[in-house]
Amino acid sequence: MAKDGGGTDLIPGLGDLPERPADGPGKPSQPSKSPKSSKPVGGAKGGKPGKTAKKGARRPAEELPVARIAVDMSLPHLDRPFDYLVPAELDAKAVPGCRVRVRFAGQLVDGFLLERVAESGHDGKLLYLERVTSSEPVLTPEVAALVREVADRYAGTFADVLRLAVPPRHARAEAEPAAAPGDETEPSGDSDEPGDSEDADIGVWRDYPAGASFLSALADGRAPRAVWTALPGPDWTAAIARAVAVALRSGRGALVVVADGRDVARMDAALEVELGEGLHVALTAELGPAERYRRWLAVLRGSARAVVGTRAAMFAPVADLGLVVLWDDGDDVHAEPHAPYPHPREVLALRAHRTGAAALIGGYTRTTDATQLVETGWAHALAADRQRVRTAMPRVRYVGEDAQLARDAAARTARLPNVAFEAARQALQDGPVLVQVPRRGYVPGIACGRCRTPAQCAACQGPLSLPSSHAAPHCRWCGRIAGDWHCPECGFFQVRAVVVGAKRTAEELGRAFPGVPVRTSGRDAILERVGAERALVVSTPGAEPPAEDGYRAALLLDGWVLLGRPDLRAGEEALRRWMNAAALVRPQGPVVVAAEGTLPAVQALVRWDPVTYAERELAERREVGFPPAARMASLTGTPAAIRDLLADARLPDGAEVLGPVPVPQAPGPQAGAHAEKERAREKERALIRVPRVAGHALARALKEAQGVRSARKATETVRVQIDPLELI
DNA sequence: TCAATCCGTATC
DNA sequence: ATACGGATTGAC
Repeated sequence: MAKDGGGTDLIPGLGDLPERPADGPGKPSQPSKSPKSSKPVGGAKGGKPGKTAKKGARRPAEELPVARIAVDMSLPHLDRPFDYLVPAELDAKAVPGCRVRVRFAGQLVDGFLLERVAESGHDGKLLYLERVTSSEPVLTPEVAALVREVADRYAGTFADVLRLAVPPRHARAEAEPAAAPGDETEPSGDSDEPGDSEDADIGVWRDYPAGASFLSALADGRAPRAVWTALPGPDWTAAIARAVAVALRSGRGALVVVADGRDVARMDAALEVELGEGLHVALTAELGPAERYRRWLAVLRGSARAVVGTRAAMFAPVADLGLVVLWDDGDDVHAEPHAPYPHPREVLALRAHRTGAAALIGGYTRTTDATQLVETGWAHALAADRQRVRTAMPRVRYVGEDAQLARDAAARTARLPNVAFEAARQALQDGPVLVQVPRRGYVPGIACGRCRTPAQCAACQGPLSLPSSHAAPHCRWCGRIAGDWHCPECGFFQVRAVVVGAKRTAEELGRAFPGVPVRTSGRDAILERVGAERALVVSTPGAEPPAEDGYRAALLLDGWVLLGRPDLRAGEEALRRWMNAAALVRPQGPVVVAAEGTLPAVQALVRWDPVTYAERELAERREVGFPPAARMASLTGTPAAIRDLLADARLPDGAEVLGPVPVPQAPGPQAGAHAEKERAREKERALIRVPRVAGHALARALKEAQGVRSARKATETVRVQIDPLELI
């Protein structure tokens, strides 16, 4: 329909994603493609039902007596299904996907029944299932296949990924009648707007030239994939909700993953507007186990067709998945902290790929990773045109180092550059002003007042800090007072605060703007939102509350701290944090960032052009062979363990081992006497780098080597992480 | 030559 | 963890 039809349509066969199973689009494949035992095996004498049933005279079920079980064991060398006999009396209960209990290596362990088959490929004797914990088929074929794929992709085990994918059972919630969020509403969807006509209102998507074609492909049951650069402002939830509604109207389900509980709540509200009640659920960690399981079951049982949640929701068993959405994929809270550390961007991409679902990866900014998806042709770029961006973006100015130092001399108490002070003063006359401060806390660290070399303890190299503005600096590790500090680089003897936290900034701002209420939002006290009345809202990155009608201005303080982090992604991440804050400012509103205007990230902010920035950044990474242009794995463990693992691993061609180097372990305050002994046990980290195409081979090699080690019962484990977030 | 024991390996 | 098989050892 839309003239730009090809704009967002699916492009098959891309980059380094694994081949689709040969079945048609949209059909989840069976989980039966397990490595070994797919061959029928003729002489399965031992596996045949026989007279082995002595105790209790157990007999195998008549039909499909063999159950393939994924046992809950995370040992890499045992990461495959095991066959058991289904006793006749459990025949009806032992359904594919259900939880079971089996005897494994002498002990009772939990497991999931993957499938029932006629014969086993195993030619030893089979044990019987001990019991069926519950007949609820909690592991769907689609999710089982996804879990296997994710485990392989991340060199992890099926069991580990399964723990992330299927929540713990809650018997009472399971016993409740399948009610939960309403069954009453029918497909619906047209709550306020007529939705079905060919020229349906595409809502806020009309801001995007390719928006109409994305939605119509979705409506047609196809699988468009887009990396979406959202306009600044609050409309992103409405946009996603509309896409979800379209997916539902095409008869399919939808899954939305966002960074935190606040975004879940916002997204949930937008879905409510779009879908009414009863068709969607929110899944977050904050719900108790019972409610969490209840909602998850509503998804499994199909009464909820759309899901919004934080990272764990990426595995939600949405039936007939038609759309996956990830918002703000650069936010590091997306990173799963449990082994094997799968990332939602990757998991959702795999999932979209496997099920033939559409994918929408969006944010105000563009990660290099998402850019990679565009450049390999897996997804299309979806953005507003330049003119529309200009009407929506804030007016950004920067204040560089020189201006800041001048300000320091002039007004030491107010930490504001003059430009920022003026912008705030004016804006405060009729509304709220956002102030972003890099980290919370009260003077976390100090540095040389002239050259900014971080100040370290002479005795233990720990970071120095200033407990109060009058006291001498002291070491945060060993407590030693460093009254005679001087800079090892330039000899200067005065220190300055490296990061002034939100709390102190709030105090200072209160003094600078008497009579204006100052509110703070930070990790342990996050404001949900603020009104339209005048206020200074001091926030750490990621905790910024939206303001009614938008902020009148924003100040992004201490930008050089974000940019100065010793991290490959420092620039990308600084830009993301700035834009996420600045996107809360009204169109054309003033934003002042305290950073050098010559820096690419600052220029990208001023021009509101994250795409070009990300493209250039990716090109540079490609040049030097860093992620996401290359694939990396990190190995963390004792030097000996790492050496062993590397010796066992048959790394793919072109693999490059960097390090190992000692990992800076946060030493406790009582370093010193113990330090010597700890040193021997100290962990190291090695990085392995391979060309992107070898990513799969790298994961396989590491998994295999881990398997060899675990089979040998190596005690010292090595933590393997594919695509580690922290690199340098 | 056989049985008790040790060690390594698989775990349906 | 425990169970099993094959190798090893020691007494006859």
